[in-house]
Amino acid sequence: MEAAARVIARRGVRGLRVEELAAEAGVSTALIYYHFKDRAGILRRTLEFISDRAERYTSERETPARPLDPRRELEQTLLLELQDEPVVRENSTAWGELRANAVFDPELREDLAKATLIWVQETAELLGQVSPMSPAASLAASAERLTALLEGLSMRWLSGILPLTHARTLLLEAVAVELERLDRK
Amino acid sequence: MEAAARVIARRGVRGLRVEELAAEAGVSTALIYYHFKDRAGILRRTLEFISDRAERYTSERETPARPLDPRRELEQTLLLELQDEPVVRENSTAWGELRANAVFDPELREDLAKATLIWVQETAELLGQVSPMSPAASLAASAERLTALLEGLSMRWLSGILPLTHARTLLLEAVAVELERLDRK
DNA sequence: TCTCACTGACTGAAAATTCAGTCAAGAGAT
DNA sequence: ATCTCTTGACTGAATTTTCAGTCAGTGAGA
Repeated sequence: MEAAARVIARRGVRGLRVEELAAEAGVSTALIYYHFKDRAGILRRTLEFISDRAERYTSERETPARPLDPRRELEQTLLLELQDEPVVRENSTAWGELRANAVFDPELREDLAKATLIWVQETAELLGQVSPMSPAASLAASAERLTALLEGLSMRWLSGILPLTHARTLLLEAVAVELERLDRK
Repeated sequence: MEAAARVIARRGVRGLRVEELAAEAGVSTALIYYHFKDRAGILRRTLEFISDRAERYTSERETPARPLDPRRELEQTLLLELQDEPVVRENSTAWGELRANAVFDPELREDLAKATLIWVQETAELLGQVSPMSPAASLAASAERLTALLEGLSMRWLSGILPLTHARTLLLEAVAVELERLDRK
């Protein structure tokens, strides 16, 4: 699965060749078919693996030295996706691929929609901790904007047209902008 | 080129078959190779074509019945990308493919970067007309956020996880949020 | 001896790319 | 006007390449 994540990060979902995956994992192609039904099966399981891994490492923020203040926690959670660590890059790339492929492949949409919804809800919850007086609808809208923005920035970063530090700055400002609005209402 | 844009919008960059393109254009596959070096050449030229065309039709807004007020003009320009018209859908889809592929294909990045820069600058200019007192740097940052957000929303719309009307609402609110901030500074 | 994880060599189909021409139209020359 | 000659656009039919997927085994350990 790790090899698959690496290959997808390097070539994209549609660029994944079973032979290349086998080479990356240091095994024969036949063994891949021993463990997976077919190429689609490889993809399905890999994307599951990646989203599990993403959840896991998103939750790792749960264990900082002492409870962070909510604003910082929100910021950290969002910025987690904008880091130049191999695992993060892999995950972001894979997510971007998943989204891009869902445009043409309805089969992928369900997983994508579910994962996105969860992410938006988590973000809305964090926003609610920072700005407890805000109505749920406003929190949800802010969360949708922030997560969609993050996806846009992430894509620009990964395609090399936006430096990482700049992406992070823009995101933090967006958080500030949204919070100011929430607090003012 | 138009046929290629349509096929890409329908199948994606990786899904483009030379034979299908030929059929779409109503010519033989051999003719495609008469005009283009190879499949990669088709892709390169088509993506150039798409980004040129995008620039052109964004500028067409210059001719409304009477000059719109700047705020409306900004909103209309941004909302232009979020419409359920075949041409818009085609362009947004192809554009999304271009971005997604640039992650794996450095050859595509130059065009992408140039087109993105132009778009951000145009948006910054429109923002400047709405909020003339704001410093250029703030305008640029807001423009980057709004355009990146639009890309994120567009992707969600195209992959069917966000209804169009909701995407439009979120975008308009984002414009409001950014403008409030600019005016308050 | 049996099973499990594994492999090298292969197949078939789909897709890309090339080849060997045809055809229509324009440019001189007669 | 008609007759070559040339050229660019175009095609049908191969040929070549690329891949997913299969198969007949092998060796290690229970």
